[in-house]
Amino acid sequence: MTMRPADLDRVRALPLFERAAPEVFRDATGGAFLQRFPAGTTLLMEGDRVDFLYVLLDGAVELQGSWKEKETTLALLRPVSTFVLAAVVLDADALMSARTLERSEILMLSGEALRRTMRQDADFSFAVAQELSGCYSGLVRAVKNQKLRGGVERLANYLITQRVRQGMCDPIVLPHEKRVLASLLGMSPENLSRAFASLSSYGVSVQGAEVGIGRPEALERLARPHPLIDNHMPPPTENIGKAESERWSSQTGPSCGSAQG
Amino acid sequence: MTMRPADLDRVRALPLFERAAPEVFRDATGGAFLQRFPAGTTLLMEGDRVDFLYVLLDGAVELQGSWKEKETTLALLRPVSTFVLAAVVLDADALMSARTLERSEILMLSGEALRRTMRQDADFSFAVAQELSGCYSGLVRAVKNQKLRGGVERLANYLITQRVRQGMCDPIVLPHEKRVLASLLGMSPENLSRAFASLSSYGVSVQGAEVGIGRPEALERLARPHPLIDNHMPPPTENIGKAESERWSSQTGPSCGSAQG
DNA sequence: TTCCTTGCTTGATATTGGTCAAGCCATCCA
DNA sequence: TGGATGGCTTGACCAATATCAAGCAAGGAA
Repeated sequence: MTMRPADLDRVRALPLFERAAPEVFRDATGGAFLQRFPAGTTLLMEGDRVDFLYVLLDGAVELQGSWKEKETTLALLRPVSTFVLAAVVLDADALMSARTLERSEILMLSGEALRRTMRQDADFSFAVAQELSGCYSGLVRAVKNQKLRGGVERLANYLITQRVRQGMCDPIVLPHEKRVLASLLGMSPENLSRAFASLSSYGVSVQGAEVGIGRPEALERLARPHPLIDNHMPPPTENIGKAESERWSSQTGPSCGSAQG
Repeated sequence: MTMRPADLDRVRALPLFERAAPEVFRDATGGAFLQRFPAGTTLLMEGDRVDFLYVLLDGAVELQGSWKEKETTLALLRPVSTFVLAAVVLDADALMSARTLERSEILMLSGEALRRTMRQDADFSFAVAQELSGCYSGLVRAVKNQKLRGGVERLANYLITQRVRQGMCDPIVLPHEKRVLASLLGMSPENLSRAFASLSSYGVSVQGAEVGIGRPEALERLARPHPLIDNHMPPPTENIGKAESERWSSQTGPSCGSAQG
């Protein structure tokens, strides 16, 4: 259950802690512990009290919301990502469930310790506020994506985003099961299939998880990606937190799949 | 252009400043100015650099996003509300446009001064983080509302929320034009009409802006409001900020229209 | 008043997306 | 190797929503 030094470094590199003084980092991570979960584990249910800030170090987790036996995916996370920060800051209940999609390594930081550290260190509080602002912006993008675009357009933009993130390679490889992707994009799995099929006339070819982008220009003409909806974060050279990524997007250009995944 | 003392008190009462020390409040509001705008004024365009935190003191403003000559309403604000806080914290571009729906009085606080104050005062930074967490939670609710419910269900829940906010009175009065409400609920104005019509079998009767809730139980059975989607904030006794309202919701019970309006 | 304008409603129709059912094709396991 | 399983796809159908067009009603201006 103890952390490897390398894991600690990866947490240290999060934008949340990047500029924190050593003692601040020590306070904030005091009592933290690392835990391994098999695929399909529910880490947190909607409505549960949130006692920890979660840091995904390895694997994949899905954040989902539900109503009346319907479920929808709100975000798909890959390392290194934090989640449920807002609930921790408010010391409130979770608004979404979290479950692992693969075997995952997750660091759990005491919410209590984080709040205490925030009250003691203005710079750390500021970093938290920045991270929250980034998360907020990401959600604004998601709402615009959902309300302004149709299913095929959302898929097209998702593919363009993935292409950017995977370093403009071709084919790209879908990082998650199609049914999960469908839920993220707000459509049924059947409809996702049909959406892929209808993109074939724009050069898109699907072979399992591999998706060929035959004619990127044609796809872009359909997708019309926009910097204020899609966050075309630069390829993953270093870990970039939500706040960083949002600040980047405000300076530079184009865009990418609204919902991270 | 100068502020009335009463206005200053109302800003002081915002959760953002409620617990701030006098000198912190002075620093944060240094160089602030009050401005009056006629109805229909665009305060901020998507993509504009954000230099101020806006505080709506009187009137009404709409936050909207757009793509490909389509527009959608992301939030409807009534006094006293702040907006574009996230962009101010990140010193980034606005992701949404803001326009007045009525003649409005708006206080503009220097973003620069706010960030400086945050870095100097941990408690203030913490308050900003709490407010941002509340805004974030509100957006999570909005996404769930949009992705999990159909149009009629969104309208039904909106009406129930309004009933709670307006002190369980009957009839309630719609606080905005129906076309704006339609955009907030993510449907066409025509469809909003039909949605109202289809609610008549649940006791809902419309007379201009007045909406009678004939059989609340029947409407609730259809709407199935849920505390993790709808924020049934208690009636407006005092000004309650987003963070407060979210903390309230985590302790107490039922729920209300996800998107504020 | 009378004429506009504007917001709202209603009907007809088209498009989009969801549901149900069947079938395919891998993978995993016995 | 056979047989299950799970994920994906496809087709047929149905429900939800958008769009287009017309008409209505209230409010403002001449």
